[in-house]
Amino acid sequence: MGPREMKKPTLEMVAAHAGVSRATVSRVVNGTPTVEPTIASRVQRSIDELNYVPNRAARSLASNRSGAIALVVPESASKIFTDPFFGSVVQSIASVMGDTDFTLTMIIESESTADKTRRYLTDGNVDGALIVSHRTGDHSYGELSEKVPLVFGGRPVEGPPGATCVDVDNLAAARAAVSYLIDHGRSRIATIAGPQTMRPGIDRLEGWRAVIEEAGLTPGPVAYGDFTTVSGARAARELLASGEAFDAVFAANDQMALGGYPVLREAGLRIPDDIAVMGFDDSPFSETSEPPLTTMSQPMIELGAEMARQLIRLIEDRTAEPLTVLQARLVERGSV
Amino acid sequence: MGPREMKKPTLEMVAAHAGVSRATVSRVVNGTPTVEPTIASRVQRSIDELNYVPNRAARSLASNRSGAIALVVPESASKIFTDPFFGSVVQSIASVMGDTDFTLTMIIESESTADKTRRYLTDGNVDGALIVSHRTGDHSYGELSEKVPLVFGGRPVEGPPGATCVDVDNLAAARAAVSYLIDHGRSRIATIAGPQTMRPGIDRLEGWRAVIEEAGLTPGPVAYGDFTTVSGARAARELLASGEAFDAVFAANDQMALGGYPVLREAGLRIPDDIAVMGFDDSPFSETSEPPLTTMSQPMIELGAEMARQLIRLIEDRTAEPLTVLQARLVERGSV
DNA sequence: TTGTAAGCGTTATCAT
DNA sequence: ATGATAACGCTTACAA
Repeated sequence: MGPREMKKPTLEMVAAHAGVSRATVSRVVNGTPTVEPTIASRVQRSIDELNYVPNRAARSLASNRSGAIALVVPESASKIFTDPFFGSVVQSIASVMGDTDFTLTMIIESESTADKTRRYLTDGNVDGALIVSHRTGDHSYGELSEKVPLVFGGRPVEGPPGATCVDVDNLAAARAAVSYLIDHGRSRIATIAGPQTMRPGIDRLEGWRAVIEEAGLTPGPVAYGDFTTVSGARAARELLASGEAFDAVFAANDQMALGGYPVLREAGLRIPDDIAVMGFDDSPFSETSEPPLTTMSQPMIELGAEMARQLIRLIEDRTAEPLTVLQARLVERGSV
Repeated sequence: MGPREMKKPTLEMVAAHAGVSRATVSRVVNGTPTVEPTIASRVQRSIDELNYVPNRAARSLASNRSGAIALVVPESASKIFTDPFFGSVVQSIASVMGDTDFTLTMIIESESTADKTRRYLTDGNVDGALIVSHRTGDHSYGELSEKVPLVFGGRPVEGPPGATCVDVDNLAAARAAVSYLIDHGRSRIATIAGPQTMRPGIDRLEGWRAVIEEAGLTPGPVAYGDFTTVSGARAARELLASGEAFDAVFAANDQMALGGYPVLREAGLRIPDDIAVMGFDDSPFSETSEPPLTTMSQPMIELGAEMARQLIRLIEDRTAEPLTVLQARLVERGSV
């Protein structure tokens, strides 16, 4: 601190200090290439010396750009709470944004605030938005895509036509999972599927079916759950009750797979000796279970980063990949 | 959409429409009480009719307030990822903010961006900030408290003197946990403590010690972990190896408690018959373990909400409780 | 290449 | 109680 209490420096003060016009300082600050290097560096020196930082509000008002990006996540209290998926994606996004000049505004959307959110997004408060969603076919944002740059991701889905999406290839991942089971000598593979109202649920079941068919195997029984542990247990019981034989079960997520553990064991089946269990998500639970669960790991960090990148491209270049598909990775542990 | 493409309405347009000055419209928008009801309602009608929404940037520039609040969370990739604690708190904060006119700006802080963050906070980009931290004694924000309203929370700690903090009463929670063990007939209680560099680690150990002392019991052995599952397993082995007898173990968090499960079992001890196990945190893991873990649940939603409330008070009234302490709740499950 | 000057949409200070 | 009228700090045609 100098002896005098110095006010926050403005662009004007920098201009004076450097002996140029405000316009020139503005150009330097914004990296306009048409500034003579000599002058540019002189201005830069003044900026550093005065410790100048542009005023966001003023800049935004004058340029009609906010410098902000919204991150919209569904409320689903339990989801964010329980789901490391969101946490990772959000963190990744925040991390990427931290390296840019954009500010990340977080919006938790509940049904009651849907309208408010839409307004917020279209009223020019942000330069673009990232929608990370669980629900499928949520076209409520469809029209928005035309008014403000939007990138859908997370576990999206039927992005509105024309929208930009980043998604994990659930179909391929499910195929890889089931193929792995087959490669490890299993031939009657049952599945605990997810809700068929959600894309991941649909795709993972489809992948299971496709691989089995292509391998010429007889499909094992199918039971449905809602991605919760208890629903997994229930589904496992249904599988057992079906009377059909099976030597492996592919669950659409780890929680359901793990929910099945105790009921399988109670039925006298040893994992993986008598029955192989394959999960999906690589949740924290999968590491500490007994036995540790072999599962498909989704590239969540990559997902978030890619979403951020696409949105920035969309904002700055008005262009982006309509669809980016990321591949999951198989994590071998002890349940197969 | 009307036939004419209508531009986004400005305060000026509303003024014209209502036949008053811009100043008056501004007053109505901001709820200034000195406006004649007749006029106020006329203006309000115009606002509704034109669908007017104030421009944040302009407002911010003119008022020198940003209408934004920063949420600063430590990077610790794994932390946010694994830790439902953060997720809940963050969600709760976002939820409360959603009901105000404040915007929530999320900042993930890594060591390399510490300076950038501090600058961001002090450069008038936000009206205040919420610091949710794991580390103890992080006084790097201490000075900041004088330049911008700050509220510390999460699992904070030694908030810089004079700062506003919201915390969970770990000491009381630990006491409650151990008392419960005693009430359920246990008399030799061991503990798997957390790092003594972190406030929660310190307080939970202290609570354990205090209750045992007051009850006139002989303390069981103590082992230390770092809040991870593996460290819990290791600590459990140490406890067993100590040769000291014990019929219960109080772990400073669920993960460590659960890490101890298998080693206790391998030692031929049944839970809770031979040994009671008490966790802390009420993590998702605690529900699905075998047996389900009895644990202390922290009021994370309340924590986030309270942080948000205090910060808003601080911003709007320049006043807030220096320290708000929230109580944890015991969740009875099957391990005691 | 650089400077001039007119906004950008509010708020806030004075008068009235 | 309401209305002029300066700011607020920056961007951006348009001139030079």
